[in-house]
Amino acid sequence: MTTPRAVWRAVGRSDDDAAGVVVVDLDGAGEELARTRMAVSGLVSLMADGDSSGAASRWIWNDTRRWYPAILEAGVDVVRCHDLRLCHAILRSSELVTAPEALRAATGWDADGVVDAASDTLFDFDDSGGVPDAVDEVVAEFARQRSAVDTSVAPVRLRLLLAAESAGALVAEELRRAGLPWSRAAHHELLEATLGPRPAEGARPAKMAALAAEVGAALEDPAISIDSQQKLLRALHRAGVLAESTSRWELARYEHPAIAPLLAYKRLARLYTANGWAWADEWIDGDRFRPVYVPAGVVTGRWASSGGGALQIPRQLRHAARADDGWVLVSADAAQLEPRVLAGLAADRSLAAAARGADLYEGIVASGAVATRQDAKFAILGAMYGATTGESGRLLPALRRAYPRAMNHVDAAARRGSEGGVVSTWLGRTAPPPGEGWRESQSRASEPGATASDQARARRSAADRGRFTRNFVVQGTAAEWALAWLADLRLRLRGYPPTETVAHGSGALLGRRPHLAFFLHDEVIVHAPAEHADAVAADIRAAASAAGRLLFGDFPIEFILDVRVGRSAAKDDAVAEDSDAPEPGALPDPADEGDARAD
DNA sequence: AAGGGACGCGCG
DNA sequence: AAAGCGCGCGTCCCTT
Repeated sequence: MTTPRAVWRAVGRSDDDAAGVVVVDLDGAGEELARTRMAVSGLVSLMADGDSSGAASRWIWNDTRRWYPAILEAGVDVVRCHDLRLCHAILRSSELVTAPEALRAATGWDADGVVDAASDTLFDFDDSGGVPDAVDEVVAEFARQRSAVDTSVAPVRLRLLLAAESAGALVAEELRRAGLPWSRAAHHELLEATLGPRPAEGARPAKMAALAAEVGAALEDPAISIDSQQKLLRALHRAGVLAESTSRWELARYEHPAIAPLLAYKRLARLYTANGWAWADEWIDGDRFRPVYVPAGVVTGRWASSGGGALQIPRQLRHAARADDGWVLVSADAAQLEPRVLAGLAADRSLAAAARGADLYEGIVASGAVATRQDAKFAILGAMYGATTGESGRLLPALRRAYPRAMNHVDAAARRGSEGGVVSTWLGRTAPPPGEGWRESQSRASEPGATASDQARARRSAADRGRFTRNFVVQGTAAEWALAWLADLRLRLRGYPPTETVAHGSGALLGRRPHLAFFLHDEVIVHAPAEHADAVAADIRAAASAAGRLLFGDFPIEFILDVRVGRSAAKDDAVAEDSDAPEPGALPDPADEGDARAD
């Protein structure tokens, strides 16, 4: 008989000493084996020590955001963890959990407390808004979660989901620490070529001012307030442009000399206000862009971001993401991730067959379901988003005939949602139930005195919710695939030997190796020494295959990646290893943007 | 003066 | 040309 190996270690704050950290060793059944008090330096060296199973442990803690930044600062990265806050959120509402009562009754774990991102000291134990961190509560919550998983209807799936979610929590902090390598010079060159020189405080960039004057002249309103939708709309009406809004796609329908400069102005204004000099001053830290990632910040399980607009970096600005000297950026995005996920989710072998080639939409055309690639694309998007009208809606019957399993899956999710029910992703993340207002509006519509507008409102909100749940199962499962991809890739990259030695924030000298630098729903960017570029590209592909197998086992659905290697992360910079030439100043024609994405 | 809603637009 | 899902953020403008 051997003693059970203590591979679970709970980390929490010591009750009797605010400057202490307690590590509790648990066996596989969650029984407490030993309890050790140690200072942070001890915790860090234990984590780094593979011989005493520190590196092999799965560390359990209340909130990755609370502990991990300081551990990274000390020069150690954790291999695996269990993030109680994120896992609690999944388990308390998962349909697959049959006994959620204990979790729901546990106090404090639903707090969506904001951890001060600027504070990276481990000894800052200000509890305001955070989840509990006393070690007894950490251990108790872990026990509740294990029990909830063990008694669930699908423990294997939930364990996978919790592991992936927790790995994502580690990745989010590592990404924030590493940052995306960013060339301020390239960024400023783009801004100057597009907008003109940086204007004085309060002034418009020269090219914006010129376009505004052009619009004013064309509308015979030289003092036009071009940034005010209401005033602009009135001026347009006076000039005979009877648009209902000032949105780009609507204005584009009108023929008037003011339209072209106005649309050009809007594009420039967007760049100036969202990603101009002020944005760079605030968000570019030396030569890194460090967005704040928020794992599970979206109900579907996708990540959100807070500050910096990490989810909105315009495509032309990616030229400014620039690898360090001797390094490259390996960028990869999953082609048509959501329809491929839908094929796996619904076990639709016909759709999986269409996905076998690099282009799923061409595969659908080849199957004879629709006539053109564009038709296939709009039909699929309509199926996943719940289109009812227009070309997209018209194509759905053909899609239903060709791929009944996939279509039944999303149609059933929509039906459940519109009836007030909940739906779940493949691994068991469950959509929130409808709110009080939604239920009231539904019941009001079925009462005797209901007016026509009561009924219309209820029908509309039922349909709205149906589209939400329809999309939830696909978007949420795609987010699970992406987490599994990230988690697997992260471990592969940890396997590279550290190469060059660089000064670390703590004063230590640390090796650097290939690392994740950016993540956005279905794409990753890895920053790697140039000599490892090909190996890293292969790792990214291997991780995608592994993620597919983790979720869907032997089901024959392929996850195809578009992988590029370059100094910059721009999609048209692949293989341009030595291209330091400034980009042409002109922005791409927005009319082309709809087709710029591969999916 | 501060805050929230509407709008518009960037991303997937 | 299609307009259906999920986000964050800057601006204007109205309310408190």
